[in-house]
Amino acid sequence: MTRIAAGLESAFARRGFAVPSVEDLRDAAGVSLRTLYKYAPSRDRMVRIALEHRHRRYLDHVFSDLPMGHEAALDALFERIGLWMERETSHGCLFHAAVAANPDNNELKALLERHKSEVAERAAGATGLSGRKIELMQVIEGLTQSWPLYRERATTGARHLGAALRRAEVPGPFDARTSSPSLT
Amino acid sequence: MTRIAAGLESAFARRGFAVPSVEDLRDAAGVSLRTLYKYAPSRDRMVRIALEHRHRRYLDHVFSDLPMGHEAALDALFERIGLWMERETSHGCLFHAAVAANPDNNELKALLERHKSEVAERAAGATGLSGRKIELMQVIEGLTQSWPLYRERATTGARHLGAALRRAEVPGPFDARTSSPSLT
DNA sequence: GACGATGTAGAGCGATTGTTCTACTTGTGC
DNA sequence: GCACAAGTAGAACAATCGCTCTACATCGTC
Repeated sequence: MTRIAAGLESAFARRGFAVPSVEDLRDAAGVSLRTLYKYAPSRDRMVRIALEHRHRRYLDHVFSDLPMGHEAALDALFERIGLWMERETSHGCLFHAAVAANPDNNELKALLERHKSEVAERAAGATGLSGRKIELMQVIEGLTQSWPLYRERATTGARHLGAALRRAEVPGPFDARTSSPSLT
Repeated sequence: MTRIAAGLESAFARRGFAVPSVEDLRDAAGVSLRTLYKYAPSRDRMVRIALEHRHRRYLDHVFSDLPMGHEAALDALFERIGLWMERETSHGCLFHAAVAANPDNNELKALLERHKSEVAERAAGATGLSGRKIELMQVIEGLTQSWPLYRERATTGARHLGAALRRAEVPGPFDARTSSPSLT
């Protein structure tokens, strides 16, 4: 079952949500058409199963064993996301892609929102930026979406933005040296 | 011709790139199938024509008559993008959506890159953030992509990030208000 | 007022789609 | 050794797709 989900995920990640036919998906899942339809009774369900699988893998990859310190966690977060982009996808966020391909599918929208809000929650918690959750999430989205164009420079850029955000978070004329003084 | 392009653009924006059939697109364009195929000899071309039209409209909406001052231009930029999101689309960037729906179409990728690089160029020029073009672009992407979830708060968040970026751009206790002295 | 370019309306084409169904094989517990 | 659940391979289905084509209407220009 998770093998099926993994196959579906990689097929959609590689070829998008519009192109692959159910027979393509069957090949990617490595099972027969009948078994595929048993676990995913429609193509829509195949999409959802793939996204749920990706959601779990993404959270694992990005958030497991982050450094404890807020500053280190922030840097590591962007590093991990950059690595994810490099390894797992050549374009932007798969959840946005799924919704964009099928804008009036409400189940997909719900999946997207659940994914994003969980990422936001955990990112804010790990970096101590709970008061700037929206801005943090925007940096993450910016990194994810701009990675195909800028590659590693996107990771560096996100780190700069993250550092600037941290500095803005705890303002004051004499900041106690805590964070990064100058932009990598 | 531009009426056809406008119709195609709005059809793809409303329903995504996978769903609408050529007959749907014909209805949206308001011409006959034959005329449609005369100006757009394949469905792929219809997509490209729609994107080119959107590119022009986006640049017009976002960059025409921006305030002269760098700081005011930065704020106005985010304001305009937020307004664009509210009026023109309920989900993220249409160019990313097109590429995501059809990841191995190289013409689409080229169109996406051209669009983004022109936006980056003009945004950096108008705001005096040429030395932080990647970061600025990431804030724009973050705003665009997170708008469906956060609505107006996304605009506010982008403004915060923009302000933090400006502050980081001209460091030092007494900044002489110029532009980017350090860190190309 | 005739003419060619340009438009509309819509039937028709082969190919492909998502989904279902039949017929056969395999593994496991009693 | 046998029944039963769960698998494979792939034929078959109606529906829909992108695209082409025919037949007819409308227009501006000489």
